[in-house]
Amino acid sequence: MLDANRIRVLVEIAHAGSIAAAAERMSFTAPALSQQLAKLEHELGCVLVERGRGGARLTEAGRVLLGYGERVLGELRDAETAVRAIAGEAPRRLSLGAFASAGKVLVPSALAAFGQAQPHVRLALFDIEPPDGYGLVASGELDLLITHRYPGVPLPDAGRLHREQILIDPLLLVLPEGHPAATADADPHLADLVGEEWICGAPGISNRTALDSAAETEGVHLDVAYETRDYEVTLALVKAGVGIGFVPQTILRAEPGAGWAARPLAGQRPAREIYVVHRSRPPAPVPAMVETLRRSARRALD
Amino acid sequence: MLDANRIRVLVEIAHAGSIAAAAERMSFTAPALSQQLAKLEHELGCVLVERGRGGARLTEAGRVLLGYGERVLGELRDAETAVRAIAGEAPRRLSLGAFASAGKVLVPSALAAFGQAQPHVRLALFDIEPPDGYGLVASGELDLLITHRYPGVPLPDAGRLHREQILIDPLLLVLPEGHPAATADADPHLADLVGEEWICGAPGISNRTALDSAAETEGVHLDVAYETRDYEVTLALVKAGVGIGFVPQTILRAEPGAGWAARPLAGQRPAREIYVVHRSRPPAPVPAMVETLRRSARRALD
DNA sequence: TAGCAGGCTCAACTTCACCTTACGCTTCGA
DNA sequence: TCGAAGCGTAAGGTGAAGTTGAGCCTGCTA
Repeated sequence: MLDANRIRVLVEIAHAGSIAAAAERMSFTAPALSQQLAKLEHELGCVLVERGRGGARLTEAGRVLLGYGERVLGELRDAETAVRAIAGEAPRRLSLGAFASAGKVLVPSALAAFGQAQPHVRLALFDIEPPDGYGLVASGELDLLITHRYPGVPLPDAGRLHREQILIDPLLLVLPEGHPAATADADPHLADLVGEEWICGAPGISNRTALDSAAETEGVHLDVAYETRDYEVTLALVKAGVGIGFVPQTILRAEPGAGWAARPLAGQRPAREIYVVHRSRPPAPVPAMVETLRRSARRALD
Repeated sequence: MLDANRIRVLVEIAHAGSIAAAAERMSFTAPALSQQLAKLEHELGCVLVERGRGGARLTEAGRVLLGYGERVLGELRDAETAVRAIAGEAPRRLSLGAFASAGKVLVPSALAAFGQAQPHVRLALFDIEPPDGYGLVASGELDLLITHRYPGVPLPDAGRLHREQILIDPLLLVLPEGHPAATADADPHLADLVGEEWICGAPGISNRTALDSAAETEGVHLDVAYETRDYEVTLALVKAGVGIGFVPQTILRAEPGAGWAARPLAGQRPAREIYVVHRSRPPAPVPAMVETLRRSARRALD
């Protein structure tokens, strides 16, 4: 039978990106992990990790084993909390991963409400940018993940994890106050905004993919002049009149409404979908937190 | 994190029924398992196993951990075979659990066909009487389980295992040749057979539960004069004229038809349902074997 | 009531697997 | 050409795990 500790070594190496970094996280030295990994590879008769300058990357066999290994570690963690729960010991920690803008808008109110309802549970919050984080949930490093999908971006395979949509967050066009499109009678089309300087994430960032796919649908090309993935920066730039952007409605709700105007796009109604992801039989505080997040999500749009 | 080897100790103890028997199976001595189990219990702060004369029984906490532990072990096994499959190493063994009468009728033809199609796969066959065997599948000790449900007997919770019905096997009344009910124009009711001496399993055996629940439905009481769970014995006794019984149609198909007569029961049409159970992502030969069994099941009734 | 057998546990000893330290190799960038 | 980052190998100490042997409890039996 494969050794669970060696599996854990593989999982940590995969998550950390290198043997040295994984050793650091596990409070071991690099040779220890190197030896364990070598034994695992020898036992299986195949290479699991490609070593190279700048870290370690998994081979196909390594990725397959990673998937199983994450589930094994998750089951082991859940087993422990489940048994302790039977013995009357309530879980005292819940770790939550969220993307940056959820961490600023959706999560704080939920955390506050949850902290009041269950003051004995310590909350650990991690910044996880989609599409990452599924493996961390599977392996139990995270109990709950808040992730999103922008239009044009595929949703990752959830494996045996449970995924639930908690919010559809419309993407609104944000313009400087006084911009012609802000005051026009009809909602603007993308085609009306081709000459603008756009503020958006760099290529590969979800909102950029969404903007590009919306533009492609309309058959136009947009000029992204300022690249930032931070919606607060986007809004500041819009207020400064340097360009226009696409911003989720929940972000705008939390922002003082001076210096900018928001309008829906005519035709397409792009929106980002927000999901929570957790294991199928999560530890006790997770369902409560999910319910809190659902409520928080409902309030985020009203 | 819980130690997977200690979890394995618990699972083996649960399956074997005692520390000594589990030690035997694992090729360890009893004190070794005792110590590992004690450490596991100490680590979790609760008793997992009630020790007593005649073996060991799990506590509630132990049963919960058993469920998780079986999944962990199953994942570890499947991980190994999946990685080896990528490395081009085909699995060479498939272990199959089946209840006795399936082992005599349904399985042999399937095993023969499978052995011809995949001669390199060694088959290991185990006698597992329902409702047992689910844990063995989960932990990977079995790759495939053939189990059944008789009317009136609840189907166990399959957890995360995949269960598929492959056959509905009608239960027919079996009478000595020349018995009045065998030659009557209409199918007999149970009420017509109250005075008979029945041949059936002991209380608690599935077919006895089925017979009792059928009798209860009709509001009659039947007299079981001969207790045997073996349908070949049942048939021999019927041929000898000492009583009547209920036998699945597939069993009768495989039996030379002299000395007895079979008829369906009027009103109720009791049947045993036959299922295959395996893990959700089973090793490679399992789907092929399931397909072989499906075909074998279809032929068993025609 | 004593003896016995099955099953679990305790204590001392031994072994071996794992981790650490120290050193060497390779690659990339300054 | 040097240095830094990352990985591998070798040698050595330590602790955990398994074995042996003895003891305890419980239920059966003579």
